[in-house]
Amino acid sequence: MNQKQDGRSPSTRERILDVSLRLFSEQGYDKTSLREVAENVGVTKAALYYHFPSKESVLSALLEQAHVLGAHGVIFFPTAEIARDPGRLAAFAIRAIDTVLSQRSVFLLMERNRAAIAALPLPDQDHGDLHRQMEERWSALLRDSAIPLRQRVRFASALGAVMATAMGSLRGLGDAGLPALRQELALAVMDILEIPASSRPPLQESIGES
Amino acid sequence: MNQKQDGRSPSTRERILDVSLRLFSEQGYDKTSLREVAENVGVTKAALYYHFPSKESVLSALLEQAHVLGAHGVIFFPTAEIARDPGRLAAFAIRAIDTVLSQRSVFLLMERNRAAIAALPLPDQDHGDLHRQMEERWSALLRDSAIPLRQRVRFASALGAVMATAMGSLRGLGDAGLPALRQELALAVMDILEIPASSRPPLQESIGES
DNA sequence: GTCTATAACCAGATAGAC
DNA sequence: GTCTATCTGGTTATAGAC
Repeated sequence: MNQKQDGRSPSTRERILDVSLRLFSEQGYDKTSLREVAENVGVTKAALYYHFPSKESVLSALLEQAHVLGAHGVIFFPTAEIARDPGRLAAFAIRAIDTVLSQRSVFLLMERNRAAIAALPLPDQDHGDLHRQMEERWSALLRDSAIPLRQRVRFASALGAVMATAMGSLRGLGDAGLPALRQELALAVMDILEIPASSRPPLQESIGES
Repeated sequence: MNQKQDGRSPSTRERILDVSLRLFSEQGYDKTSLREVAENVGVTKAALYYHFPSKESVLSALLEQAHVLGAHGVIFFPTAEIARDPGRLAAFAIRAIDTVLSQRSVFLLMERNRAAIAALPLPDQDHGDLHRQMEERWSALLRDSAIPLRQRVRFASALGAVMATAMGSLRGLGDAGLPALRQELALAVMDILEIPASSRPPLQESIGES
C-alpha cells in the first residue's frame, strides 16, 4: 500500500503513514487521536513522536507523498498558457485524471479534511509544500479575468468532476472496474472542457494503487 | 444574513448560527471552540448551552436550515426515475444549481467539514436529518448498476461541477456576477448530463443570499 | 528505536445563582 | 436568558530510562 517497495517489510514510519491515512480518512483528522493511531500500528504514542515531530507533520507527510508520487508533482500546475491550447489542455486533463485515480485514497483524505489541511502551518518558508502551490495555481487560474468566464467555469467544473468521480469510485461507483471508470470520466471531462474531437488524445494507459 | 427576517433584529440564537457559520467555515468546525464563538457573539460559553444542547447540535442546525430554506428540502432527492427523463433531469439540475448557489455559504461549510459532518450522530431516530437523506440518495444513485456507468459518471461529474463552481464563486470566480456564473454553470451541466437541445429549459430565474 | 510516566493544557459540558 | 464557577476527561507533547 505504501510506496518505497524494496523487498523490505514496511518500516514503522511507513506503517504509521498507512494507518494514519486510513483513520484520518474514515474518522477525520481531528477526531483521530495519536493514541488511536499508535494502538493500530502496535506501538506507543510516544514512539510516534520519535518519527514525527507533531500530529500536523503526519498529515503534511501524507500530502507531500501523494503529490510527489503522483506524476512527480508537476502535472498539477495548470497555467493560463496550457489552458489556451486545446491539445495541451486535453493531455493535462488526462494526466490529472490518472493521478487522482491512482492516488485516490489520499485525495479522499484531502476532500474529507479540507479545513484541517487549510489550517496546516506553512512548512518553514517556501520550502516544498506542493499541496499549497497546487491550490494557489488553481485559484489563480480561476480568478484570472483574462480568461473568459465560460472557460473558467469549465475548469472549475472539470476539477470538480474528477474529484467527485474519484471519490465515488471508493463508494460504489467503481464496481465496473477502474479502467472503465477512467474511460467514461475522461470522456466527460473532454466534454466539459469542450475539447474538439481533433484534439482529443487516444485513451490507453493504465492505473495502479489501492 | 440569517433568514427569518421580520423587522426584528436577530435573536441571540440567530446570531450564534451566523457567527458559527462564519467561524466553522473559515477555521474549520473542530478548530473552532465554543468559547471563540461565544466571544464573537458577545455572550459567554454557558449562554450558548442555553440555546443549543451541544456543539454538534449547532452544526446540525446549520445544515438543516440550509436544506429547509433551499427549495423546501425536496429538490435534492434525485431518483432513478427522474434520471431517466432528460427533461425532468434538466429541470432538477437547474433547481439544484440555484439552491447550491443561493445557499453557497453553507455548502462551503459542508465541503470544508465533510469529516466532522459525517461523524455527526444521527438525530434521534429517522427524524429529520435531511442532510443524510440527501447523501444517501446520491449514493444510491451512483451505485445503482441498473443505470449505465456512463450516466452515473455524468451524475457524479455534474454534482462535482456544481459544488466546485459554487465554491469558486466565493474565491474569485464570482467577479463577473452571480447571474453570469449561473448561466455558464447551467450550460456546463447540461453538457455534462448530455441533455439534448430540445430538452433544455430556458434559463431565467434569480438568486439571492449572502 | 522504543518504552513508561507525566506534564501541561484546553476542550465540552453542568450546576446553580441572579 | 445570561452569568460565574467548576468538573471531567481527553489531547498533544516532553523527559528520561532502557
